[in-house]
Amino acid sequence: MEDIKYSDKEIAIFKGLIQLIREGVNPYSIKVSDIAKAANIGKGTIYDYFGSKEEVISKAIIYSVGEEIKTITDRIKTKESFKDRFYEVLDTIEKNINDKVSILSILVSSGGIEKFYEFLRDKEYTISNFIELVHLEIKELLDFGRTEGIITAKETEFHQIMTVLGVISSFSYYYNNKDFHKNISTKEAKDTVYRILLKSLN
Amino acid sequence: MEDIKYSDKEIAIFKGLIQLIREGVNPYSIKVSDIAKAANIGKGTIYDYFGSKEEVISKAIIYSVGEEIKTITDRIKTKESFKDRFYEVLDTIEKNINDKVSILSILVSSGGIEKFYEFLRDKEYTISNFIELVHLEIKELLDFGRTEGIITAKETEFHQIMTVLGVISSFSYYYNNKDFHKNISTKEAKDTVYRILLKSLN
Amino acid sequence: MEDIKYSDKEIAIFKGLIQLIREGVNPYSIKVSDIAKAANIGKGTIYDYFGSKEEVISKAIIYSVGEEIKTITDRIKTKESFKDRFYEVLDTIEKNINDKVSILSILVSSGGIEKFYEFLRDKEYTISNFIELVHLEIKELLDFGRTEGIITAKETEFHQIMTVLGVISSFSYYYNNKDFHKNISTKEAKDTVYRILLKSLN
Amino acid sequence: MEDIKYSDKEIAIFKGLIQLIREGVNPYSIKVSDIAKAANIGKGTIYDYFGSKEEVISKAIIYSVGEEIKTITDRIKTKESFKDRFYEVLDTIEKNINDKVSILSILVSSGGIEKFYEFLRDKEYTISNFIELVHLEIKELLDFGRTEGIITAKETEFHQIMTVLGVISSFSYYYNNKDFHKNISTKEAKDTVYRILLKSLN
DNA sequence: GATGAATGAGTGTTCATTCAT
DNA sequence: TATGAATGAACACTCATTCAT
Repeated sequence: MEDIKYSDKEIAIFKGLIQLIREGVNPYSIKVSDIAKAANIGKGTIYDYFGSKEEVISKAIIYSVGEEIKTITDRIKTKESFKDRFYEVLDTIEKNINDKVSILSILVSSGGIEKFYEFLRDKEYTISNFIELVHLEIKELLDFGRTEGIITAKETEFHQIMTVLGVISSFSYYYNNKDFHKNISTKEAKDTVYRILLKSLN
Repeated sequence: MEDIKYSDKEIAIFKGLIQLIREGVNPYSIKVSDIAKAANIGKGTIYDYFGSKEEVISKAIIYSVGEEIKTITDRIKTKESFKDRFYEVLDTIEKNINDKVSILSILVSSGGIEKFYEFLRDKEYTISNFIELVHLEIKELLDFGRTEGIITAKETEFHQIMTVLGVISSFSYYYNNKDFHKNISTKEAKDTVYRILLKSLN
Repeated sequence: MEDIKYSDKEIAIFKGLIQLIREGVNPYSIKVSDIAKAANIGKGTIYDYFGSKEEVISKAIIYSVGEEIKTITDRIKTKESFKDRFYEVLDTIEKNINDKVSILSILVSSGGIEKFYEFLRDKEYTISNFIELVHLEIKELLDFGRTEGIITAKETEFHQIMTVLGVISSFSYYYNNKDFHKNISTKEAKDTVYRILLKSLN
Repeated sequence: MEDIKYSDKEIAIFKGLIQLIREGVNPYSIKVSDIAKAANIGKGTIYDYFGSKEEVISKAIIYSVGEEIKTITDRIKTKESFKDRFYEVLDTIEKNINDKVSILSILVSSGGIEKFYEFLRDKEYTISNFIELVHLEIKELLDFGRTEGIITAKETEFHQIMTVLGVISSFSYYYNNKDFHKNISTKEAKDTVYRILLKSLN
């Protein structure tokens, strides 16, 4: 996955747009004038840097997800134990769950995002690269757990990865539908998925 | 969850529209004329039954998901063992994974669908009801497993539900990203998530 | 030259547009909304009948020139002598000289009109057909003169056609630049070019 | 007709623009950035010398036509006989016929050019001056013919001018529509119009 | 002087919605 | 009841013009 370099202006446009989406605006109803306003620039300037509205939004999503992965990776690295690292992931989900431009949304969207943003189907801007990155991170996390002696069973790598992705998904599902689990605190939910994780890996 | 009754014409409109989406058309680019054409009726007729394009699409999604749940429920009921029932769920996912109007897409979309179809936020058309239905189904499945003696551990109900949702999610993730798991057959993936399920529930 | 059939609505659009151009509006500054207003219809309706603004204007020009040729032909036919017919042509030029959509403008524009309306370069809408029609008319006029015994010399057909086109052009030049010929009345100009015509053809 | 003096930069802008038009670009689709690129200067520089795009194009046309007249006049002067001079005019038309900025296009466009470039209607930039110049040239040509004894008849000056303009027009018409006169060579066409000229003037 | 990045007014085109038939 | 022709509000995109450097 190569890092595409963007100019300051392009990044400013991305940031304004991402902000808009974070605020809950339906990405499909965003107007070019909204993007311009959010970035505090003229409408025409957008077209000096991008070929179409579609392109701005697509690239902004890619950019945002890339940034988010960097952030998560960095944050995880500050933790010293397998458990702390895993909880750090859950914490991050908790913070970003409402963020429609989050890596999580991308991962769990069942390939849906490409359906909506046809631009993302192009090789150059593919989100497939992110899947790979996430895989690498999960593998590193698992190595950490094995080194620590927390993961002992000789399950296949695939089994382990599926377990991690599964518990992450179910936690985010919980968080998205808290109303159905009013008697379960977030702390309990985290502990529960961690318990599932350990049982599956041992 | 009350069952809303639709007229034949309304259902015809839904079916044409759902068909369109299943064919891969970006729901956001569907025009009223497309819906009319797909349903083989005049454009104006749509407005005799619905108040807006938004409403047609939203209700069609609700309708489609409801139908899908009925189908899955019926199919599961034909199986006699816990394992067969669980595998039936995986089989269904396999068949519907590319279906953007599937219950799975709704469940895992992290609340995304409402972001896109504001209409779905209205109480009357809420998809929350489906979450409840799915919960009930999962509970029934778990009862089945306990009765059969396959689930023995005294984990909390929440733990069990989270496990089931987690493995379903990870399987659908696998299926969506098969390219990253070329050496894993679908059969192996199913066996793997079933193994995770058993380990977590025992 | 086949006659393209247009619907009433299309013709209404043409007429409004032609009217606009006749009023002196620069065709290149005409807006779709102007065309719609002139035809007393909604802007969108234009696009139900034509694919683009360019197409409307191009087809309107073709239509208008075709109609004009029909009119001139009919008017000429009402005259019984060679001289009367020729003067009828001059009279028509006099009336249409300010008309930017006139056949004359097309003929003398040195192929310019296609430069401006790229659409007119397409075979289907070519104005070449008109050149042919005009040729036929000129030939008929010359036959008439010969029958009458007014044209006696055995000049080539090409010589005769060039003469007719030449005097028509010079008369229209005169009429366009009357300011340079303040002492020459239109009657005198007509008589002069008729005299040139006779000298060249005899 | 006074000669307007232009700076080197202004002339460079004119030349680039004229070149563009000669290459067949629709004058109405030329962008300021195109003009700047063609002149190899910055876009802003154009506005240091002209008030608007309209002004650049209008003045460039005026300039170009003026230059062309100078060229023709000079070339004609190199010829010693009436016939040679007249044929020189035809030769020039032959060379410039495809040139949309040519004096010929202006003269025969039935006042059309002003319709398109409103700026040209202003007194200061009027093309009327050119009409006068052309008249003078034609008169000089006619004097030459009389002196030589080739023009003998006592036709009015108006008759003579109309004749010259007529044959020039018909020749340019021939050249523009060569496809309709495939069996007539350019040489024959020239001879034909010269013959018409002589018949009318004698 | 010269530039070109930035602007936003302006316009072609689309399409949800209406309503006469 | 059903239709689809007609509409015009809405919006993506362009490009003449400006102005800070």
